[in-house]
Amino acid sequence: MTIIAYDGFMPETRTAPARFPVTVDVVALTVRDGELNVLLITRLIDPFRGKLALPGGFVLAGEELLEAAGRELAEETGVEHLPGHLEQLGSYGPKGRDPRGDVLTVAHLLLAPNFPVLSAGSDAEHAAWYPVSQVQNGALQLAFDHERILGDAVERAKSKLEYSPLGAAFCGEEFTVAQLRTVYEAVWGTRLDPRNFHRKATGTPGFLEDTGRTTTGDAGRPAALFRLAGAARPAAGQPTRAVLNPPLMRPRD
Amino acid sequence: MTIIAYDGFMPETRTAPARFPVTVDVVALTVRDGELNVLLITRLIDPFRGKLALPGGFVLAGEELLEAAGRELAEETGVEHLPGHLEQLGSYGPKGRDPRGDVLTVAHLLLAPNFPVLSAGSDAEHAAWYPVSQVQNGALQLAFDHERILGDAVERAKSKLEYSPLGAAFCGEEFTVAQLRTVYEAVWGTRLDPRNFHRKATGTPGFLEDTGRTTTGDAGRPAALFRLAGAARPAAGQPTRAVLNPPLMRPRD
DNA sequence: CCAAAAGTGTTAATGCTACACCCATGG
DNA sequence: CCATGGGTGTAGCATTAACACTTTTGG
Repeated sequence: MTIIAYDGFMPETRTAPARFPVTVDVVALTVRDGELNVLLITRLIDPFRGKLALPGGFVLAGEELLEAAGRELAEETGVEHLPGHLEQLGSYGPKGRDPRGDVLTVAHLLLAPNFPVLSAGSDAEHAAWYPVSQVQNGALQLAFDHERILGDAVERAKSKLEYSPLGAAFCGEEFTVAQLRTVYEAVWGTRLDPRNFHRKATGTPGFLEDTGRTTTGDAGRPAALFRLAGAARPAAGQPTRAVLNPPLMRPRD
Repeated sequence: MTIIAYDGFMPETRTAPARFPVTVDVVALTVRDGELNVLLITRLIDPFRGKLALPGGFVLAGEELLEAAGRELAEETGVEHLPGHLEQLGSYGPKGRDPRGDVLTVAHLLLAPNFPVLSAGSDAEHAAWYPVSQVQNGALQLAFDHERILGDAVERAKSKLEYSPLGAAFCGEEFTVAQLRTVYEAVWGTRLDPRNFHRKATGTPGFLEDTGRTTTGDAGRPAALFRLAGAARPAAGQPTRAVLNPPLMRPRD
C-alpha cells in the first residue's frame, strides 16, 4: 500500500508513515467452578471461519483504546455495563498476524465475575466461556496469535493477584473470604491453606471491608461477607494502586 | 479521513475500519551519577518545535514494533548495537495526543548502561540524557503526552527491579555489587543498607555469577566483579523470567 | 449429635533489619 | 597508620507455614 496524498505527517520522515488497521482484543477471564475460564467467540467469517478467537474488533476513528475494547466486548456478549476490571495488556504485530495484511492489535485484560453471556441463537458470533486449561493443553485451538495473547494475559493475571487487590475483581460486589480464595487457587493453580489465607486477606489494611452481613443456607458455619475497601477499588480503567505489601505470595512452582 | 477503496477488512464491520498512523516511542533510562536519567531529543519541527520529547517515530510497513523501536533509537542516538534491555511498555491514544490528528503510539522501555549518545553538531535532532527528577518537578516539560508515558515507564522500572533481575541491565557486562546497589537506590529513590543488599544479591540463586576478577585502583578494598547469571539473562526483547523470589523488597514510601 | 465449613491460637522456621566487626587496598 | 569501601556474623523482629483447636450452622 502506498500513500499518495500529503497527510500532514510527512515532513518528519523520509518514507511515508504507514497507516495500519488497529484492532482491540479482549481477554476476559473469570472463575467458574474453581477453574479459570476465558471468553471466546466462534468466528463466522474468514479467515479462521469456525475457529475460536478472542472477542475484538477494529478501533473506530475518534475512539480511545479502552473505549473500543469495552464497546467490542459489550457488542459481542450482550452486556451493557461491563463488570470487573479492564486494563490494557499489550500490543502485538503488525506483521504476520493476519493473512489479509498487517494489523496491529492492542490486547486488553478483563478480570470479571462469572457473568452470563448472551449467546442464544442470534446470527451474531457465538460467545461462551471455555476453561483456559483446554487451550493450554491443546484441546482447543485459537485463531490468529490469540493463544500467545491468552498466555500473556494469564501470566499478567497471576502476577496481579500477588501485589494488587484485583483478585476481588473476579468476585461480585460482596463475597466471602473462601470465594476469594478459590479465585486465587484457580488463577495460580495451587491450593492455599484456608486459615492462613483468611488471616492474610482480612489482616491486610485497606484490602477488605466487612459488610457486617453473612451468608446463609450453605453447609457449615455462615461466612462473613466482605467488599473491596474503598482505597483498593480501582477507578474505571485507571492505574491500579498496589496495596498489598508485603505481597500475597504464591507458592513456588 | 475517509477510506473509499475496499481494503479486504470491510466484511467484518459495518463501518470502515479506520487506519491510524502508528509511532513507537522509547523511554531509555539509565543511571548517571547515582541519578535516574532519561534520553530526550530536542524537536526540530512542529508541532512542539524546540521542546523536549522522547525519541521515536513512525512504524514502517513490514516492521515489528520492537524492531521499529530499536531502529528509531539507533537512528536518533547513533549507537548501532543497542545496549541493555528493551521491552514494550504500553500503547497510548489514538485520540487527542497530536494536534495533527489521531496517532497511536506504542511506548517502549529501555533499561541501559550509561552509554554515550551521538550528539555532536549534526542537523539531526539533538539527543541527550536528562535527570528524570527535572521532568517530575516541572523544570523540564515534554511534548505530546510524553510526561505521562515517562511516568508510567519509571513506575514500571521500579517494580521490575523488585522481582526481576533487570537491575543488572543498567550496568555493563561486569559490575560490582555496589554499582548494582546504586542502580536500585537511584531508581527507587531510597538508600539501601550496603551489607544487607550484598547478602541478598549474592545470596539469590540464579542471579549473579562471580567472574573471579576484582576491581582495582579505587579507594578501599577491591570489589568482586559479577555478571548476570545465564539463567537470568533475558533473550533479546523476550519475556523476562522472574527469578527473584522472594522479591527484593523496596522500602515502603 | 455429626458433618462441614468458618475462623482463632500457637509454634517453629524463615527472612529481614540493624549494626558490630573484620578485610584489603590506596595514600 | 589511617581512611575508605568491601564483605561477614549475629541478635531481634516480623512474617510465614503448618496444624491443633474452637465456633456456628444444617441435617
